[in-house]
Formats: sequence, C-alpha cells, structure tokens
Amino acid sequence: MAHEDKIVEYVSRYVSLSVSEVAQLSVSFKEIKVKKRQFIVQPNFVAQHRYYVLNGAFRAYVVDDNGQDHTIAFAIDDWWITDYNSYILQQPATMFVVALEDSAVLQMDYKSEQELKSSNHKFETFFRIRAERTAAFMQQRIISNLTQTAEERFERFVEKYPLIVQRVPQYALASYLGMTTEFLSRIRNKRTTKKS
Amino acid sequence: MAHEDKIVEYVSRYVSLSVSEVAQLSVSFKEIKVKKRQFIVQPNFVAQHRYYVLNGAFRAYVVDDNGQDHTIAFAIDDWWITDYNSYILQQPATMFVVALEDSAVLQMDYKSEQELKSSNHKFETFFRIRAERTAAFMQQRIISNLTQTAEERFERFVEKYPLIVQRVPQYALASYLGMTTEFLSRIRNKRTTKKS
DNA sequence: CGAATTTCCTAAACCAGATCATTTTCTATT
DNA sequence: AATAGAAAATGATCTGGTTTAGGAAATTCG
Repeated sequence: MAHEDKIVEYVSRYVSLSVSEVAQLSVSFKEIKVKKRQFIVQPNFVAQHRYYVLNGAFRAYVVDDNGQDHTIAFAIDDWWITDYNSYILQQPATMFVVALEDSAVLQMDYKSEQELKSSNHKFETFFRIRAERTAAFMQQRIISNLTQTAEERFERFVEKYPLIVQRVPQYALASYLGMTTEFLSRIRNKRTTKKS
Repeated sequence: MAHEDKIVEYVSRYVSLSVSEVAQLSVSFKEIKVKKRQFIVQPNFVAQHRYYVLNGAFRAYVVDDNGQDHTIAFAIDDWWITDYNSYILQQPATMFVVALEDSAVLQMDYKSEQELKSSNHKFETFFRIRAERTAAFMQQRIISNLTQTAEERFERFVEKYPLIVQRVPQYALASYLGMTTEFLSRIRNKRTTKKS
C-alpha cells in the first residue's frame, strides 16, 4: 500500500469515502521523515500539526518545575500524536514530542483540518469520532491511575500494549505509568524471577 | 430564560442556529428532576443518556476491588455529565452517577443524539467541539496528576473551580484529587491556620 | 574497532501520603 | 430539642514508592 493511501484506509474505518473525497483527503497530508531524537512539537510554540505515524515511535512529555519529565503519550505505527491541547485550542504548547526512532509520519496542518471539516460532513464526523475515542481513552487512563497500584498499572499496560513496551525506553514507560524507573525495574525483576 | 432555551444558548456558543434548528434541538432534550442521592447512571447498565445540568450538583465515581470509591467527574450548573465511555461506545457502564443535591437536568438520549449529528453538519460540529474540549480537559488532569503533589493539586483545583469546592462533600473532592479524605483535611487545616 | 553516552539494574535510606482508631462537628429527621 | 447518622478532624503508626548513589550493559558514533 502506498503511504498516501494508509490514511485513506484509516479514515475509511469510520466513514465511507467517495473517489473525490479520497483525493481531497490525500492532498491534505504531507509525508515527512523524522530522525531519532528530532522534535516535532516544542513548548511555547503553537502546535501547527497533528501527525499520523506511518512507521516509527514517538513520545510526548512535559517537564515539571523540578526538571523531571512525565510522558503524556506514546505513538507507534498507525497511531496519532501531537500536543493535543495546543493543537485543538491553538495555544502555545507545554509538551515536547520527540522521535524515539527514525520515523515517517503524515502531517496534517490545522488550517487544512478546519477546511476538511467545514467542507464535508463526513470529515467532521471522522474527527468527532476521533475526539470521542481520545476522550474515552484518556478517561480510562485517569481511572487506572486513581484505582490501580504501580504494579497493576504496569501489568495492564503490558497486556494492552505489548508492542509499545518492546519499543520504548524504560524511563519513558515508567514516567508514563507515574512511577520512577527504579521502581519499574523492581517490578519487572520481581516478575521475571517469579516466573523462572 | 425558559429551561428548554438554556441548551439552545449553550449550543449557540459554538455554532449559530437557525429557527428550525433551534426547534429541532429543543425537542431532543427532556427536562428531568433528580432528587439528592438518586442515581442517573449505574454500573452494568449501558448509559442511555448524557445530561446537561440546569441546576444542582452531580458526582460520577467508580468503586474499586477494595470497595473504595474514586470520583471521576463533578458537574454543577451548565456542565455535562454521564459515564462517557459507556455512552459513547454503548457499553455497560462502570460508573455511578449520583445527585449530590436536588437537581434539574436536560436529558439527551443516545439515539436522538445520533440523529441530530447525522441530520445536520452543525450539530456534528457541536459534538465534535464538545468531545475535543473534553479530551483537552482530561489531558490537563492527567498532566496534573503526574506532575503535582497532593497539596498542589488541591490548590489548583480551588483556584479553577471554587464553586465546586463549596458545593461537594470533602470526601468526594479528596477522591477526585487522588488522596484520602484525611489527608485533604490536613491540607485544608494547615492552610487556614497559616493564613490567620 | 574503541570511547562516550544512554539506558538499565540494584540496594538501602527516606518521605509523602495511607491506614487505623477515636473524637468532634455537622445535618437531618422526627 | 433530641437522637442518630454522616462527615470532618486529629493523632499514632505504617508503607508504597522515591531518592540517592553506584555500577553494569547496551547503543551510538567517530
């Protein structure tokens, strides 16, 4: 499948597109190569794009007053990423989004997205569903953070996203799950010794 | 302002409505009175409605395996509430939603919402914006939980939502902020003695 | 290749916040 | 205004997870 078509396939999971709509969608995205450690979003700049990951891995994080970073989101193949607050509300970003591997993404810019949504009810529907799913996903994470212990959060994450666990550095996963890398190391160690 | 018109005013903040659209919107909502301690969403039943609060106060919470409850959301006048995951994905709810006071709400049911959205691009836009704001709000909460101490979370909450602090019981606020009611009590006490 | 830099792991002291137990204050209802 | 029940406060103790510090392994890059 050509790269430009992956996004068509993605959107088609939610709304069925005519030939002309497919064309309109395709031209709204631009393929970009991103090198490992390169930033695609930085604090204090308004996030102008949202990104659909063709292949690679990304991490979005904030740095707190004590200089510690906290991972807000991951994205690998077929996921989306940006500083959501910044992009949606067109406010200065508070997050970094960085490539964890050499990657390829499709870049959608804010204006094109607005045009897509206002020109065609179907695209509006697509982005509405995306936003709903995003909210539902985030609510699950809030519940998980409130109700589960560090160990349970890790176990659940491994079950749900084994591919991500394999691909991201441990310090990034620890800070996503709201614990230190030392503690995650302890959990992992306990688990593997238990099994043997 | 008549109760049925409050929702028109609300939706009009995001999209401008014609006379016929106003009519269509109004009939999609039903006004309901809810007594204090009455539940409007319960676990294992699919949430059939979302609720716009005309006046009153609500609390959404989950009960974990140890029997402890965790507040997921509050809603007072002019806010929305339901079990979002259940309503959006039409899956069995995991949350309770209960009235903290005698209240009045406008009830939107799932089917009517779908019809509204598919019949008219404007309503689709409205719900898309709602979902985006919800996601942005939740992301802020995730960041706050990851980066701030219990005390900082409380201080921030007081600044942002002073009206809610005054209206909800302390144990509910503590469980929303991810701490015990005892600990919140200590924080509050420390604060007031510091000031005098 | 080999040096430098990241990443990962271990261990022990330490602390923010939880738990437990009891008392005090608030709120409803009769 | 009396009684009961729920909510909030307070003190004592405990613990899950952090901090600090160090070393081992893996990646990166000249």
